[in-house]
Amino acid sequence: MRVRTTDHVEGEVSREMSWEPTNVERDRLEKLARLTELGIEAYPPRVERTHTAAQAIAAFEAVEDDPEAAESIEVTVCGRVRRINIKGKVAFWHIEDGSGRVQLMIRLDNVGEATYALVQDKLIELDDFVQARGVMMRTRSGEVSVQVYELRLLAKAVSPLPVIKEKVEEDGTISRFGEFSDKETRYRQRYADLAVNPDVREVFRKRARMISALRRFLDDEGFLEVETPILQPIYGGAAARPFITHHNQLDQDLYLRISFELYLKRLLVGMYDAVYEIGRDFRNEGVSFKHNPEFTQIEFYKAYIDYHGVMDLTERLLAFVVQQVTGDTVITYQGHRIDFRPPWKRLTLHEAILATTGIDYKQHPDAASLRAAMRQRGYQARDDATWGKLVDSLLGEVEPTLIQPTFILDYPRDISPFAKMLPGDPTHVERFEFFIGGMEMGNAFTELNDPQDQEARFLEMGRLYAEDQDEATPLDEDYLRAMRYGMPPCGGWGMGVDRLAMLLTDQRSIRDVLLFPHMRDEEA
RNA sequence: GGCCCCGUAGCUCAAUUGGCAGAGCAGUUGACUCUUAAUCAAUUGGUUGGAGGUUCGAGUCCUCCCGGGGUCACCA
Repeated sequence: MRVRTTDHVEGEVSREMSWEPTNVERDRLEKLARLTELGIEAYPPRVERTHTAAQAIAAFEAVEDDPEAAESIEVTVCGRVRRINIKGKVAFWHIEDGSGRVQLMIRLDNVGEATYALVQDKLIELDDFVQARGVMMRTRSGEVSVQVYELRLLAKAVSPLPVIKEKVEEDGTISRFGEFSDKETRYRQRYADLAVNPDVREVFRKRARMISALRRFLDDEGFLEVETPILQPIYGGAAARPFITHHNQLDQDLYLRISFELYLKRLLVGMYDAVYEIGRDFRNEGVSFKHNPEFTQIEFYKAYIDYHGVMDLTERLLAFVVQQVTGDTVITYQGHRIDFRPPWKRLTLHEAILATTGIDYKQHPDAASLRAAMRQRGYQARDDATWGKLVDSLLGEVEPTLIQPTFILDYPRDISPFAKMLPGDPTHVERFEFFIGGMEMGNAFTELNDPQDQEARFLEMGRLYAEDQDEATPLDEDYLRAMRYGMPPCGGWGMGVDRLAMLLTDQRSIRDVLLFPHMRDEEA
């Protein structure tokens, strides 16, 4: 009994649609109509499953030496059809679920003519989801398979996934024939990317393990995980342009947060000794291989430690996370062997810049002098940059050279409005950034807890950035009010979670560790 | 935002100095009851990202636009 194309399906296909199907999609829609005509539900609500693909294979292999026991392993498996080989009156399929793949051997004699017609005529085809009941067996050529007695369609795929064929080599490695590599389509249709590229799925599993390990470490260290507002009446804690939004009913402009800093420190006033938050920050700036408009940040604040204590925590935290995710404290990133074992290299910003650029910025204590020195050595220096900004741009020359985990410490005061002054040096503060793989990973300081000094810094920043209103650091009066109640001495720390994910998964672009990276509108 | 590169079938890619838009995979039809990148035979499929221009003739050259990648600027 064969199911053949009939005329009446035309009406089904030509009904009003919001999209333009390709020829292959038209073909699949016709098959969908024919299934409906046969009384077969293409999207049934109920499913049965006794084994994952991996469990079915394991259950068989465990008892394979005993023929009677092996024949009695009955399973119902579900998954997406990934390979079809119809060989006359027997068909071999591979179906895939979250655990992996298992082969189905579907024989006309075992499933009956009606079901086999669906297989032979490919009314059920590549990329559809199916449920199969049968007994486990090993084929003559050696593959553990399900000898199928019942086959059901679970979900019809109207659009075909990109075609990638796989071959398992003798040594167990997998060769792929065909690929889905167009970056734009992969990012825009991440679901298709994940469906056909298992290594992409693995990247995001690693990312999840990484975030889980970050939490575990901080929880075990006695930190309290908290959540603070994303919609904020005043943004702050970093120098970045914010996204602005509006609450209609309250008629109130709000900003999407650019950091968690100021809210987390309020909590230390409230007598939590140690808090952290993992969440999304939003910065209205350019996108690049290491910048996305929204990105995941982790920050912690701990009372009764200074930035030396924070460096110690950083080394232990990162070594732990890398160990948890990869099983080792050494990773390979873009061909570089990177070792996270403490202690990491520590050098002052002044030393680092002097060593890389030959510029001793302490010999140039004002913007004009430093700018001249930079230009003399061939570095760009903007006319409108402050002295602190110029120093920071020199750090940009150092950054790519910092492959091994490195702390760079003691930053200019005027680009660090929330850090405590370095004793004996009013021009510098107790702040460090740490770098790995040539990227800035995070930022930390001995937190400023003197409300009058903090107020002065806010006012100073307002003056320094007056010309660039976009980046002005607004004065947060409520934050100052909190600080006036008394804030314990504390160390604070923040890290770009996406960038750590890049390191641990050896990805060169932040877009490859974001499931749905930001893209422009698809159509004008 | 500046500069450079790219955009051809569902996917991956060809197309000579500007000269008939092609291949593999998938799809369709047929053969095959232990295959596995199955194989064999036949076959469908295109507004070459979009709009203009040059030319007898444009995938190819020019201009603009859209999208992507890279890089610089920006990003405490």
